[in-house]
Amino acid sequence: MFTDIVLDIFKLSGLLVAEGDVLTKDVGLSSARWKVLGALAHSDGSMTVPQIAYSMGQSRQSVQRLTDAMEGSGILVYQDNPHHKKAKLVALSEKGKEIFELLEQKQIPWANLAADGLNASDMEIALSVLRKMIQRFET
Amino acid sequence: MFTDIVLDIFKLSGLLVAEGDVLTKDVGLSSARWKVLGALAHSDGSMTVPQIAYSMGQSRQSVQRLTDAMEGSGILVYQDNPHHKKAKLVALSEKGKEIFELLEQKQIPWANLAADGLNASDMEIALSVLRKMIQRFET
DNA sequence: GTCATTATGACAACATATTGTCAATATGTA
DNA sequence: TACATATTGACAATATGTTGTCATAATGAC
Repeated sequence: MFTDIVLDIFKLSGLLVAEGDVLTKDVGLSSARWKVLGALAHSDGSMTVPQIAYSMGQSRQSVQRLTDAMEGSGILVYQDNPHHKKAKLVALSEKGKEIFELLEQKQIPWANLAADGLNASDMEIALSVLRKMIQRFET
Repeated sequence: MFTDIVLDIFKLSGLLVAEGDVLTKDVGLSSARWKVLGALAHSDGSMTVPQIAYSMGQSRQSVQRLTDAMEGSGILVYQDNPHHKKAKLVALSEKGKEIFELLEQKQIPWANLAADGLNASDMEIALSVLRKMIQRFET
């Protein structure tokens, strides 16, 4: 059963990336870049690249490339980090905040539609299982 | 909450790919290629490339490239499809079967360790939620 | 303070995945 | 059958992600 869950996570991940790409197309983003915005919004505003990568379960290099591109297009800004000379803090620009809020407005009805018919307590249980699995594989 | 589930699925997918890459390294495979073997094993032995792609929630072109590479390394074989002149049937070669069984032997203890401490009925509920989400996004 | 170890950004090579296009093959409908 | 439509493989461009290496900065042990 655990293996079935793993396979379904792979499959869902692919399907959800496709969904996210559609939702973000209008604003010139992608699922991958949206996830970076989400990670930053989930934190207290700014994180270093390695912190974002850890929170996303990805390599720091892949996130670095995304943030560099998004900084180049004015969605993110690099801020000096008082605690570290090399590791800049990544934060949303004004433009980034606007785009993120736009996406949230599109995402809410999408999530409601997608979650329709799913039992809330079942979803809570599913979430707790996913969280435990993440803990198990996080370094 | 639905959004949290989505973000955790993305994160877990990344972590699980890394796990799979470690497990498959010895036999010269990768998570991506292992998933193709798994899809074939789950079916009745042979499927066309588009069928595999659909079952994996991915584009047929990405799967085509994987199967071409795996056919080249002797893990898969293309068989004539009596129902279709262009769309060959993809099947595991003897070598592919051996490797897949090897991987299963490595995967079983891994899954048991990873699932340790997870409540079985919770896992069933989680699986049902994932299945419903897949149905929602499958074309 | 010194020195070994670790963390970080830059860069590159490669694997994986999506999208798009085109020609050949199927399929469904009149 | 004939024809419009859909499916499929081949090919290419691009985005995403991992791994590896190197130089610089930070950290911890002494």
